[in-house]
Amino acid sequence: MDELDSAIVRELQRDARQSNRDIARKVGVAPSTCLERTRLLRERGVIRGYHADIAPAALNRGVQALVSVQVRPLSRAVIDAFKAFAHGLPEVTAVFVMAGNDDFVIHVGAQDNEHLHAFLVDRLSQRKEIVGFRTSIIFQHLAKHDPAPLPGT
Amino acid sequence: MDELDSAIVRELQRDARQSNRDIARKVGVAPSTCLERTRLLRERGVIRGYHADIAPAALNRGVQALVSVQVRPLSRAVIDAFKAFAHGLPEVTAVFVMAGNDDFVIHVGAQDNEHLHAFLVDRLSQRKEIVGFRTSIIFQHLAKHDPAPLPGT
DNA sequence: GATGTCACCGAACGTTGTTCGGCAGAGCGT
DNA sequence: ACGCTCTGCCGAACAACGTTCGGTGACATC
Repeated sequence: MDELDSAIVRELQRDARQSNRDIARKVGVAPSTCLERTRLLRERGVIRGYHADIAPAALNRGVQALVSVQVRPLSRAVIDAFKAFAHGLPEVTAVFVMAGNDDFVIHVGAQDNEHLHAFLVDRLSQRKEIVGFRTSIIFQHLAKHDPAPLPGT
Repeated sequence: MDELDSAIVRELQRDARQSNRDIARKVGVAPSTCLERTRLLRERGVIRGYHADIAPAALNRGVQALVSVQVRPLSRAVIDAFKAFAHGLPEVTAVFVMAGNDDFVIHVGAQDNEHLHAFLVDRLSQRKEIVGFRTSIIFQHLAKHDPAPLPGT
């Protein structure tokens, strides 16, 4: 993970669909070198994938929420089961397994408030391991798609 | 946003770096048609960008947390200012503006617990508009990078 | 039934991805 | 110092690709 790798990663974070030649030119190496570096970054698991960022409304997810969930008992079996359940629901776009008051925070998207409510009542609250959950509507979601590497120690 | 558009979007969510010809073959149209559709999806704002998904540890973000923040007064000026402030911090990877008890939830990544603590104490708690915040460590973060479109009404 | 419109196709051309042989420099043991 | 190996990089070559453009068929309108 030297300076060249970082520069390639930065470019791919910024725009994952630009050509290898463009990236090579920007970071100052030959296309073949850049391609090999990219392949290695992928192989080493530094690059986990390339994904299009889609407007939520286009996927019928105009309303988004964060749902904090507490489950009991706090056994591995229950936690893993709920995690898999939540991740499998189509409305769920992310599952956070947490330390602290809440055991999970799940990021949910639905067409409108009505569908969100239906999801909470019909899907989520059916699970018997849930002892409580709290839903907060998201007004805005500023995501940083190209987070810079933090300085090491 | 017909069936063909959805299929193209699905492929680009799954792997944004596959060739236009591959996508065209998978969705069953000519490459030129696929390219034109993709261009229009981009132009209409359905596709917002293409980004590489990078392992947090490679960016010195081995420890992640969600921080719930309350600010006062709840004026537009204060909200916008804090939002811009939070989004500008390098440790912050996402800012959620919320309805409910918390005004913001910010997604933070740091090298380790010590750096996370330093961030909270030195950066966040400096802001005078903050009247309280609560930090929860993230154990796991299962993200769905290819959320399916939800059925419309 | 003639006309206009629209989405799609397929061919063509310049550009790109990908592979491979070779070269230069670093590190190392003698 | 010398030769050796290893590693990372380069540049050329060929197959594959992106991108443009004229043409074609389907469909709606009048």
